[in-house]
Amino acid sequence: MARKPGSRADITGPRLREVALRLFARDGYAAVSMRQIAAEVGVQAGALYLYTADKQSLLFDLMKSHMDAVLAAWAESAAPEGDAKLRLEHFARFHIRFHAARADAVFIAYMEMRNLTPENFAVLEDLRKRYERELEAILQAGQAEGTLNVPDTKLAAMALIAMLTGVNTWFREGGRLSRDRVEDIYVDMVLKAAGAQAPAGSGENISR
Amino acid sequence: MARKPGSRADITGPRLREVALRLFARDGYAAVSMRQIAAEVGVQAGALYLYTADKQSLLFDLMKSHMDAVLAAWAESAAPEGDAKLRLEHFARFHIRFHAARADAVFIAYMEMRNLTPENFAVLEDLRKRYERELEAILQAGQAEGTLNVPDTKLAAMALIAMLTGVNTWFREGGRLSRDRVEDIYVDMVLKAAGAQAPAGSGENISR
DNA sequence: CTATTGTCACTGAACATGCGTTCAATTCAA
DNA sequence: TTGAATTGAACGCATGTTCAGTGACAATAG
Repeated sequence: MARKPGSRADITGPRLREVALRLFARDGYAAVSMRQIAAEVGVQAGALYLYTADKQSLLFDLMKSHMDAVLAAWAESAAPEGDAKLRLEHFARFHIRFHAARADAVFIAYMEMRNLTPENFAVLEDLRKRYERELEAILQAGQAEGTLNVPDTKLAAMALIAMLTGVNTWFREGGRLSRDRVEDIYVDMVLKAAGAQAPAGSGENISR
Repeated sequence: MARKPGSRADITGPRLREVALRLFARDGYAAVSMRQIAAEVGVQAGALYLYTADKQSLLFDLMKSHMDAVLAAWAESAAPEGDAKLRLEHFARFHIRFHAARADAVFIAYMEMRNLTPENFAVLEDLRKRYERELEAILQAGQAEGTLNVPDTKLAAMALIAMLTGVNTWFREGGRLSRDRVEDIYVDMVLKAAGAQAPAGSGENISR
């Protein structure tokens, strides 16, 4: 046998990426073999090398695509007119929603950094920092305005992102809390942690 | 050659665990071979099997020892008399200090869960949840007292721990901020996120 | 203080298996 | 009929683990 019936490059290519994303997220880059990926794609291992230079590039492409998508989506998301507190809420909601919709990619982006070559690592770290700086800029503006109060904007940015990204480690659709409810609670905690004054009328508790 | 001069079981055993902890943390469980570990211990790979049944047990033992140590240290740490807000601060400081002192073990405990067999996974998840419940109990008490204000104690416990543990991903001794300063800032954010009223006299900012 | 013994700690080779990757051959789609 | 998509075998190497063999040490005997 050689070429298979129904084989098409514009199908196998994307499928490779889908499968690799899912398997890397589930079992980890090092624990997934090219033969496993090929089996799920429905192809022999050799055929994968028509679509990726090697395993490392496959990982890097997945991670870079994800980070590019995050930054692009953030840039396109309509930043609300208003004070930094409003923009912080916008950021928190954006972050939770975007990341909830791509749990696998997020997981890989956080877990597999150490499996990148130094060059690839540097590229992705730069993108990650760029995203962090978006949040930091909001915190700085809030500090200047007086609508937020954080002792150290750099540190707070990392702390808040760690908290927000943590949602992904436990949230599963259909659990005790709805996705919207979880989002509201996290937003509430983020705003409080950043020293925002309680919004008018929200009182001491948020309810739904 | 056979037995080496100066060889002693009470030295090689602990060394194996030290080396494995460091290498697993640096490169990941799957990426570290028994031969690599053996080389750093200063021994041939076969000798490791005098000290561990297999690679999986080695990982599990390291992770379980860590979680046992966390829970034991927390149980022994003198819980302060006082309201939940005070106890939350105590928890936050305990967590940051204990985890900062064992960065490698913490990293492994978070990253390598998926490399455990289902049975070992269950054991460790149980220990992790036990620790989470310690924090949750404080939050519940605070909610009842009125000294804290969290919309959902279970969720808040996970969120706060994610934030606190995030310190380990970036903090390095000798950086821009001292360990104590970082601790203070995180404690400030944790208390705020949990809806604690500002401590008398602390005003809007913490300074040092 | 020396000789002898037994066990302890370790070596080094071997085993079967799996890995990432390459490539000539082959078959299907256009 | 041509070129694209894929196979399947092969490469060299690394993996976790086992085990017979052996040198080094501790305890004992003389």
